[in-house]
Parts: sequence; C-alpha cells; structure tokens
Amino acid sequence: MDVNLKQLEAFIWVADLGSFRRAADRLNTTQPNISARISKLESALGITLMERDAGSVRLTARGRDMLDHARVVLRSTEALISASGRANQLDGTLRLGVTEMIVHTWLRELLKQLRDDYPNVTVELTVDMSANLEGELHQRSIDLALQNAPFSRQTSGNIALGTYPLVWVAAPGLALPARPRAEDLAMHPILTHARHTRLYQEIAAHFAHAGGRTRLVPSSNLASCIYMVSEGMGIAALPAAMVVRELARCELVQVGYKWVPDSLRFHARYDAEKAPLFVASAAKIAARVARLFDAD
Amino acid sequence: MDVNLKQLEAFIWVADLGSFRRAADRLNTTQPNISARISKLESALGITLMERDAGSVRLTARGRDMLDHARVVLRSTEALISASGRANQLDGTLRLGVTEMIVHTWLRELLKQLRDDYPNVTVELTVDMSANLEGELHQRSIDLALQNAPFSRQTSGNIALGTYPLVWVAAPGLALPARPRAEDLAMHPILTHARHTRLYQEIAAHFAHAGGRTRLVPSSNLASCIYMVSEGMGIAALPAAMVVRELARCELVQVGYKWVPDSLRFHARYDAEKAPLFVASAAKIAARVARLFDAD
DNA sequence: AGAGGTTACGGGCAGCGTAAGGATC
DNA sequence: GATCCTTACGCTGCCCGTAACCTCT
Repeated sequence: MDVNLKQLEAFIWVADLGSFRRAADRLNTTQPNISARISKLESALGITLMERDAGSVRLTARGRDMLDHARVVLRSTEALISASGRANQLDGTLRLGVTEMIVHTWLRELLKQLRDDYPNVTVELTVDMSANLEGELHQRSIDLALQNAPFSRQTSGNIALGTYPLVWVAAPGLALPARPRAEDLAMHPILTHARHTRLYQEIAAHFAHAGGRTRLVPSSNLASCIYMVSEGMGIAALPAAMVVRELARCELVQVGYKWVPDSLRFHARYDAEKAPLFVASAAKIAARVARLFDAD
Repeated sequence: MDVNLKQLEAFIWVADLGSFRRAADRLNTTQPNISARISKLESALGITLMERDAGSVRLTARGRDMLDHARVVLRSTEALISASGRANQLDGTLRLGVTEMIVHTWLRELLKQLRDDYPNVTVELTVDMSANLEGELHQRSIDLALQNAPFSRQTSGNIALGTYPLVWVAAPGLALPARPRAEDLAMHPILTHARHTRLYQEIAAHFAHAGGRTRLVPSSNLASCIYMVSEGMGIAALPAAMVVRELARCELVQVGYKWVPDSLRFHARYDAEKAPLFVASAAKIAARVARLFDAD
C-alpha cells in the first residue's frame, strides 16, 4: 500500500472539520470514500491516526504529528501547482464569507476577478453578520471571511481592506434641515444594523446621550434598510459605498448631521496555517478590489 | 488530470539521471510507464517540463523551477513516512558504493544493521575504487559512497567514518628483522593498491627516496593481496582492520618497519539535496558501525 | 430514530507492461 | 543499426459511489 496525496488531503480535512461526513462534503465525495482513504492511509503508515467514537473523531498523539507533516506535503504540492503558472489548475472550493455591505458594493467585482484568476475554483458564498462569520471561520466552515472589525479572535492571515465611512441618509421627501440636530433625527425611526452589532451599540449610545426617546429599528438586512429609508420609513447611517447609486439617482439624500458612527474597517481574514494556499491569494485579490472602491 | 506523487518521483529521477530509461530502472518499472507519468504530469501542470531529443533530455526553464518544488514535496512525504515510525515502510533501493576494505571489515555488519532498520529497502552493492565511486556518486548511479579521502569534489552530505591505520604485513616464513630497513623490505615485491591510487603513489615515493630498485606490484583487489602476502609472494601495507583475523591466526605477521603510509580516512558521502532521506540515515548507520570497528 | 462511521459490492477508469513505431546519431 | 522516447493496446487492480449494516445517543 502506498501513501498518496488524496489520502493526506482527506486526513487533513477530517482532522480540521472533526468529521468524516463534513470532509466528504468538502472534498466532493462520499463519506465511505473518506473512510476508505483514511483507513488506507493508516495501514500504509502502520499507525492509528484517529479514534472514531460515535459522534466524535479525535486525533491520536501520533496522528497529531502526522497532521503537521501532511500539511507540509500538501502545502508544497499546492505551491508546485501554483508555480506551474496554471494556478487555474487548482480546483476546489473557496468557501467565502462576507458581510452584506460587501454584497452590495464590490462582491460582483471580486467574484469576477476570482473567476479570471482561478476559473476552476468554485465559490461557496455565505452572507452573514461579521460576528457570525468569525465563528464560522474558526470552526472552518468558511475559508475566508471579509468582515469588519473589531474581532474577538486573532487569525494568522489578516489583510486590511480599507476604511468605509458611514453617512446619514434619508428619503428626499423627509425635508430635514441642512444642519439637523439630534432631535431632528430622533423624530424619525433610526434604521440600524442588528441589535448586538457594534454599529447598533454605538448609535444607541449616541442618541441616549443626545436625549429624547429615539426609536431604533434594527434590521439584519441592510438592503431592506435602504428600501425602507427610500420609502421614507426612517433614516439610517449606512456605508457611503453602499448608497452611491441611490444618492446619484436622488433616491436618497445625504443628511448633514454632525456625528457619524466610526467608519467600518474591513479585513480579509483566514487561517494561514490551515487554509489552502489559494485562499491567501483570494485574500490579496479582495484587497486589490477593495482598494478600487476605497479610492472613490 | 491530477498531479500525484508517482509522477513527481518519476520527474525527479528523470531529471537527475538524464534519461527516461535509467529512471525506469531506478523505479523498477518500464520506460513507457515513465514516459506516461511525465506526460501526465506535464498535462496536469499545463507546461512542458523537458525537451526530449534523441539521446538527451534537457529540462526547460519552467522544468527547473518545478524540479525544486517537486523535491520539496517528495522530501516532505518521506519525512512523513519516517515520522510514522514505520520507517521500514520506506521501500526502495539503496545503491551503495563501497571500497574493498569495507567489504572485508564491516560491510557484513552494516548490511545487517540496514536490514534491521529498513527491512524493505534492498541494497544494490557496488564495489569499486574510491576514485570510481566518486564518479558514480556524481552521476547518481549510486546513492551513498563509503570511500576514503582525498576527494576531488565536495558533496553536501559527508560524515567522517574514522581513521584506519595501515600496517606492514608479511608471511611468517619470510623472516624479516624486527626493525627492518627499507632495503630489507625492498628485497621482496611490495604489493599495493592499483596504480593511480593515493596509496600506490605514496609508497612509490617513499621507496624511491629510500633508494634501491623496489618492485611494486599493484593489485586492484585487496583480498588477493592478502592471499599473495600469506603465500610469501611479497609484503604489503594493508589496513590493520582488514588483517586482524590473519594476524591472530598467525597466517600473517606484522612487520616493524618505521614508516607506514598515511592512514585511510573514510567518509560516507551522498547528495543531501537530491538523495532520498533514508540515504542520510543509512550514512549515520554506517558511521555507527564504523565506530565499532574504529575502536578496536 | 437519527447521526456517524464501516462493510459489501459492482462498475469504470487509470496505471501498468508488452509490443510496435518513429526519430536521431 | 543502435539508442531512446512515443504510441497503441489489452489487462489488471484500484478507486469510487450505492446501499446495507452497525453503534451510540
């Protein structure tokens, strides 16, 4: 019996995902196949790599050592393939997690660029709030998160994607003063991010200080925020990049309020040790695309 | 099409040996199979790795880059297998080149140790003069040379195996004085190594100085030297380790001549960059065995 | 009962060896 | 013509997916 790359790949994913089934999904194959690869690998190496109890897979001590070695082998294989110039030869799935703001600004451009550079990589998209993306990244159900600071955990791969300022917007018909005070805004519902986000907290704190019984309307969906604002149902602090089109078309107008929440600071985050090499490249591509939109 | 380890292995050996045919021999397969592996690898990577003219195989520029990557992949795979504890899982051939002195001293012990540590590695033995071993090592027709200094080329792997003093020996019946002078020796033929070896040169130079018309009888085979000496056909300077048994049995006696050629300094030499990892281990084993024989 | 890993089984494809083909010296 | 790589072809064996099975919660 011979050690081969597919066995090592399966081993790594089982170890990382903690389950044969999930590894099978990740590698586009069946669970029995993963089972076979692992057991072939074990007999090839003559050692038990993992203990399988119902409901859990735990590496043995030996298995942990082997895992490091296996990563080195697969990393260097990826490096070889990349260096062949045919990086497009890399097939696989990039499980990409993004926040909604990115969906509505430069996701399309990013996907286009990814398609150009890695035509054989399929993108599995997850849109969620930054806080959730962080969890998914940590348990490796996504490879790359494009999310906004702050983070509760560090990741070994981290590229800043620039700063995105927020602007207050309202429907044109709302007729707010050019320099509105807090009370002027507080007359209308304030549409914000979901309740436990940084933005919600910050806006709540601001208006608590500014007095008045402000109505904060959290929404887990920014697109619907925009619709609601343009329907005159309230005002909102939204990333400028997200509303350029609506402002240009005068579907929304900017509100000249003196205070805005801190800008969004976006980062591309991934696990540099465990993720496939092309994830780092994808992160760099994201940085390039983000810069385009950061400039204007 | 998928890159796999066998393709990379074939690629490395073709590059190192400069020939599909030799690579096929080395990998215990057929030449068309090597051809197929290389062409699969090329199509997997989408590049041409080597130009094949009749009679020569030359790497392309791209191929040279890939070769380095490929080595990293295979080296790390070997490391993984070694780390699995089942180093014995490593199958392959150790092409070992040794000088005759080693054959007649500790080769048996070395082979035994190798068999214990790597039961699945078969040893292909070449016995030749040090100078020839050096050439074979360089053109990679052997993996590991156990040979004596001096060397005309450096190798990246080099472990000193100790110093082996020479002694003058003669047949007991020859009745030489306890403290013979050069003339006493020169009465008999002097049996030595082959003509262009360091030892031959050194002995020739010594007796040229000592005057007299000495008869130097070169032999490319040390075992026959011993036989000839014990038959009283001459005297010889031989490695002490090679004649301990004959001296103990009084088949030979030591000659108390004041001068002996410089001791043999043996080294285990190999190409640390290109050779499989277990070659380095084999060299270490050789060093261990040699030390046993160096001590007594 | 459901989730998760193993075993059993059959089909397809890839890898191998033999043999013949071409190119170059 | 000798040497060396490529192509053609048939076979074997491995790898994969389906399905049934086992075990633990």
